[in-house]
Amino acid sequence: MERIEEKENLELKIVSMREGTRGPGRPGGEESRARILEAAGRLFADRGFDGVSVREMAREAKVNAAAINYHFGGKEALYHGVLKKLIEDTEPLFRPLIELLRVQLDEADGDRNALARIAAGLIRSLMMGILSRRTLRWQMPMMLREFHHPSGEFGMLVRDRIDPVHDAVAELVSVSTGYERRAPETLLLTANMIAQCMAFGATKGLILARLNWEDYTPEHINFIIRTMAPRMLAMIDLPPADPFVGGEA
Amino acid sequence: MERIEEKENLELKIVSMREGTRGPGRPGGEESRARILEAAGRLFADRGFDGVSVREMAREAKVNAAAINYHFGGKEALYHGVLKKLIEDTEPLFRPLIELLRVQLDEADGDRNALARIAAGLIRSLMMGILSRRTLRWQMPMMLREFHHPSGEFGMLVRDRIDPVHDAVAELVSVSTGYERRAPETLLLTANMIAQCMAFGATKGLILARLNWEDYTPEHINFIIRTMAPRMLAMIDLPPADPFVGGEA
DNA sequence: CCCGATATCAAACAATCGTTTGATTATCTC
DNA sequence: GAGATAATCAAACGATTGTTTGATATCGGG
Repeated sequence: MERIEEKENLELKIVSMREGTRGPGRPGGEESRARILEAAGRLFADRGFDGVSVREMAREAKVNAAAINYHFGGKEALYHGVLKKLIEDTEPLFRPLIELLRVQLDEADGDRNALARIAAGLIRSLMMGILSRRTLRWQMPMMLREFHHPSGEFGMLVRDRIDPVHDAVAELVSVSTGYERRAPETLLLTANMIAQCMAFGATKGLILARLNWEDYTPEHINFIIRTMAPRMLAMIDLPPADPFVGGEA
Repeated sequence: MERIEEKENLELKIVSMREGTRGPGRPGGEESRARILEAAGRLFADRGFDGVSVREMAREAKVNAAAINYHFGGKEALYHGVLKKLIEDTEPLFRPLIELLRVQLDEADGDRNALARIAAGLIRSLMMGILSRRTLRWQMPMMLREFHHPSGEFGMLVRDRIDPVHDAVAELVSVSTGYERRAPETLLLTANMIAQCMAFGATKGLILARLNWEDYTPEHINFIIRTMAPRMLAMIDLPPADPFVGGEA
């Protein structure tokens, strides 16, 4: 009960007391909270909300099962916390991407070859971030899971994480195709471009089975990008981006 | 009291199911089996294996919970049965599609305009089958679920249902792009083409949120196809298919 | 040193899970 | 009509679910 109220006043507490030092009492709470979030994120992403038990997450986080209800207030609230952490964790990946895209679009000033280079770079960055396991381990699978099976928290995810990315990419799509920025064609094409970047992560099992691959290696990821990027450019009426994503350099 | 009511119900049941009697013993087993498969498919597709309980499926199918273990042998075996039924149910949709594609490809004989018309028709058929709820209610969401979260039965699904479709589409992609039929580029592009057809079904929640739509209407579906199809043709080096999927007919 | 606050844990909670059992009902064949 | 067979159901099984409780441990400030 008290936990929930404190959650609402979290910002006030952080402001009012120095970073790292908490009130009196037994220490270690923040570390446990972090371990729970990490384990829960990993397991939720892998098996979904119903696929994991509170006890298993507690075991993985090396805490007592009751600690989850103590720190979060319940399984659903923990899921909410995991999604909030996901949004924070993906900030360093997406924010620079968005800002760079905005700057580049401004500099390009309609030059189609420049637009092609920008789009190619964006596609590469997105696919790398999505397909490479080293950048974000469970966050990307978790986002994909929410995409395909939206939970009650899907709205928050769309508003805080997806909308900004889509809006930025929509700008590129609009300039490239000539559609109005808010035209349904623009939104549809934008969603499709991003979906294509994610598709090879989302349908990984199928790709591995069809291509007879063991797992995605860096070479495989590069091959996917090299093969797909020029054709994705063609989808939004852009010429091939010669220096960046060539055919057979 | 209870006895009388029960008797009335039983007599009604007896009257209403008077067909398909085979062998000695109490009849109605086949009908119950079918009801269980329908309810289980619908619920599994919607909430996943762990998201549904045996008792809920039994309630939806109007049978006792023990009937599921009687007819299938357990929850996992029921899931297997649902996937087997899915493969059968989708046969009438995919087999004609595959055979028509083979014949058309033979007739086209490399003519790129003909290839474009074939591809456009294929894309339309696939998207219609995937997006329109009237054709297959739970089978498509179920397939999408297996795509994104493969279960132990995923191998069977790939072998019996996905492989044939992919092989046929790969033929089209190969002829259109010039890649070898078994080249990784062909397989990748094929998977991507099909994934794009499914994407608007798989990420429906996101699309509705971004486009500010209530739900997919026939007009929406047509708009998606009209917008996406020509650009998907461009991805595999085909010209726009004038008479079929025009810009603004 | 003690007190309030924070954190952790073992134990128990009621509810639900998938499955099994045993009895009963309904239909066939002989 | 008797026996065999197939189907259905209520009840109960043990295990596991998410959550609560009460006791205990560990800190900072008085």
